[in-house]
Amino acid sequence: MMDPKFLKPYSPQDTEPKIYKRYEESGFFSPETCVKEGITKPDAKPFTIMMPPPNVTGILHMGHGLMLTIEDILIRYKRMRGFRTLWLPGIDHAAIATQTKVEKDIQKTEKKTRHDLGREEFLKRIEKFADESHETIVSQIKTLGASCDWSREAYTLDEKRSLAVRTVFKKMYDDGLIYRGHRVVNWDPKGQTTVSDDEVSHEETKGKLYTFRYSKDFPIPIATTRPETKVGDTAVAVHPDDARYKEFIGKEFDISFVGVPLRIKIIADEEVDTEYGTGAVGVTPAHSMTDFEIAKRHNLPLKQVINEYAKMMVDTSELKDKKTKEAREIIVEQLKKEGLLEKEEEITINLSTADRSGGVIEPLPKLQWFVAVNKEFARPSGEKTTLKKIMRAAVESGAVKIIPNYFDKTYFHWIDKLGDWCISRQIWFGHRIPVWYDENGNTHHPKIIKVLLARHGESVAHTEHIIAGQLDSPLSKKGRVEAKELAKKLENSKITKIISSDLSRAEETARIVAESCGCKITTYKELREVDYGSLSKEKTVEGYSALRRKIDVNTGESLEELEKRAKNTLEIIKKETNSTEKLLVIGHRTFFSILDSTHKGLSNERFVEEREKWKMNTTEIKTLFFVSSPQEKNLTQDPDTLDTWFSSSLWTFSTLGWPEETEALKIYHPTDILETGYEIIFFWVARMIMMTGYVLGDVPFHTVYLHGTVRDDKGRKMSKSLGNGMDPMDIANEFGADAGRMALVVGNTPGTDTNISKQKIKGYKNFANKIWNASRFVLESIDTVGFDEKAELREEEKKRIEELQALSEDITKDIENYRFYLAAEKIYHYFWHTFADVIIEESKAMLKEGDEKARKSIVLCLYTILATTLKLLHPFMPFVTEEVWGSLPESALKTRGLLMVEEWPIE
RNA sequence: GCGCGCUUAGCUCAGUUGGUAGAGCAACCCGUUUACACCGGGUAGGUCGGGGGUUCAAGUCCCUCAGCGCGCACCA
Repeated sequence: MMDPKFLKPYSPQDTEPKIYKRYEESGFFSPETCVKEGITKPDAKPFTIMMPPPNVTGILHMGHGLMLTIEDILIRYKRMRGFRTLWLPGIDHAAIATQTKVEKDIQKTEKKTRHDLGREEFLKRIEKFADESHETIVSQIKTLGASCDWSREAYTLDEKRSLAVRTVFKKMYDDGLIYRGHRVVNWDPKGQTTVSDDEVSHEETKGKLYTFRYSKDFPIPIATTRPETKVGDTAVAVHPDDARYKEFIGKEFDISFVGVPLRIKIIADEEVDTEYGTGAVGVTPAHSMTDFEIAKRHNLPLKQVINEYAKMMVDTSELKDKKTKEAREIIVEQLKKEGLLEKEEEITINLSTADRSGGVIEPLPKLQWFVAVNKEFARPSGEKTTLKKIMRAAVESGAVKIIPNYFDKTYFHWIDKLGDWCISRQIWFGHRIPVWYDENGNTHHPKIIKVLLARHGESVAHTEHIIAGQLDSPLSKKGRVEAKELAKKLENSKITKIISSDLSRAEETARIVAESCGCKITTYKELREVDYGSLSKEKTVEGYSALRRKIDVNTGESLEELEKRAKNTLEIIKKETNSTEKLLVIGHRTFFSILDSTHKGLSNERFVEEREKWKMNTTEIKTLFFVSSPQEKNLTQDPDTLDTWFSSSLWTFSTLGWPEETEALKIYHPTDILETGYEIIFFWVARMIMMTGYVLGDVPFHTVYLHGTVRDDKGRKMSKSLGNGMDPMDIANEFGADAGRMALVVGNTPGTDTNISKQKIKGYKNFANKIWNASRFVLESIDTVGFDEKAELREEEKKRIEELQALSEDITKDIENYRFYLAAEKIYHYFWHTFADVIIEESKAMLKEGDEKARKSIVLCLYTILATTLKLLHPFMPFVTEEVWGSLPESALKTRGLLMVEEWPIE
């Protein structure tokens, strides 16, 4: 019988949370569970999307809603098509944005600055904020129906990602691709940090161009928009062919400019435009990037006259400590008074501001860390390349395809102009630069150690299905064969040293391997298997791990003791690898899992859970990476942190466990699609391509799908000041997440901005109700006529099903070609205006008056169409379709129970 | 300055390899004989920004002009 819930209008509020909970309980968001449950074939092709991690700064906006919708459509579609589908979620620490937000909050509530709190306390506050923010964001993502694998959730600042960051930093440093240097950088006086070129916006504003002479006895007039910087001039550049100034080239003048003594050299440089201004440029090496370049070419001294607070550093009573703006006025006044000002013109100039803080950028000379994008380096193959070439080649070769493709040009254009990437920030929140300095200013780096782990071969106890633990059970015959196999596998690994558990099964294995690679063995009792106490010698139980049993029975080593032993072992391993040793560790499965958990920084409460996830076969080799801070005395770590995009740029592989050679990395990388907004193509997309190309010699993804900005119904950007923002949570509450998703995706073409209105969303809420009621009609018909799966279809019904088949193919093609806007519209249109308005309407008469055969045929046809359209609609509107699916007659539901893992209508 | 995109019905936008225009919303008229008023049936509405070209055929390709939006760069 039809569920009476259909007698009421559809209620997304009651349905959606319930369905999501069922999804989470099913475990089907995890591809591994799908394989285990027989939903996905073990050899199925993988399909992977790494979720662009939302910033931990606050709550989600409509743009996130769009991102989640498009990605969920792709993921659900691929899952239904039988792919091994992974959608990995995560959160970004968003260094500057988050720090600024928390700083403001603290300033507001406590009237304190971060310096009042101190680095440690301030970071604690940020972490607390980030934790809360994280919780909100996760629950919001769930509300929107995202079917992502929460068991793999990553954070750009967690232990694993931190290891990836430090590993890459060191590798790039060793390759000469990361360097520390004195450069004129974009300084944000408001945010008190440097920012990269990409974080600076240029805005046209009115300004003045002043033409003047430094002093009466100086022969060449110059023009500038920033007279206050001119007290830092060390040269005047003219074009080498400029007849007006030729005679002065090479001469030096000692003059006094507004009371400041200057030594100005006249130099010739091709870059000077004779047409502009006076054809002579006052060169200010310390406060202009181009002048800095000129100064380098001509070996000019650099004279800093503006400080970090955008205040003057010169020693005259009029100018000292004055803000740049005031200094400008003072200088212009003085020039006028002395009759040195020749001209004052109104022009438009570009004002550079920092994206995040809005502060006016002050170019300052600073010692910072950079990524060299033009420097040649050798790949492992010996081939020479540069980071820029890697970025360019990925798209040029078609290895990475950008949708829409016209963004290729924007991408290449950006690469052409790209300079070295300043990656150090003077903020506290983020990955601290992994470099230490000693008293003499020498740099020291953490050591990245790669250690191989291998299990002993099968033991006699194993053969007998007995828990061995710290019992001494020798290798079985099979175990010795396995040890030899392991030795073979390690032949090319250049092992120089083996440490092993002192239990005989491990030691025997170690000896066999040592013989083949000719290296020494040291045994440690710290490496022994877990002590299972009274459980030793007992039979193993399938699906009930010895570790869990040990806890349940409360016998043997406690988790605290295990944690302590694991920590000691990690120290031993570090010590054993302190030179150039390549270390192999032979030990035991469960203790290795505990070692791994401890290494990841997990608390001992998670040992059991992690052990049950931990898989390690005999002869399998795992890797363990360590980053150890330099041990020398009196070292100070660099106080700066890394640009947040540095960690983001490793996202596709750091999320899969790199630098460990994980199984997941082999299966899911390169990922398939990167779906994100076009505004971060440079910040993120390009840098992921660069870093992945550098680290893995591969692309991070084969397709980039760029979506546009979500705007209000008048096409305006949503903003706080306009008050036209929409909260996706409000939308979900008022209309349902399904309706919000449809409204976001219909009419949304890649790369183009979309407008959204409550009216549009309401239309799709009505559509959800339409689905509900059409389903009710079909279920009622089944109730009255009965459902015969094998009923013979009449020609009329056959034709309708064929038509739907054609539509299914059409929609499939649209999704495959990333035309979600078309697919969504087509299925919407078919459901409402063909299925409901025509097919159902026309069936009514026959259902009443037709003969048995006709009625049976019609009911089967209605059911088939409903089931098929629910499948086609599911990626777009997961909740309502799932809810209806659950009410279809049991006899009709073939297998899986959840629509989410049903098969797509097209093969 | 360089580059990119947009300009199609009142509004928001589709129109995939060229075959003489579509959707949603809004408007107007009619309808309540139970799946749904969160509804049904129907009507009206566009010389596809202007100009030129290629073609049997152009919203679709080429050139050009204009308006709007965006990105990058920048001469002090």
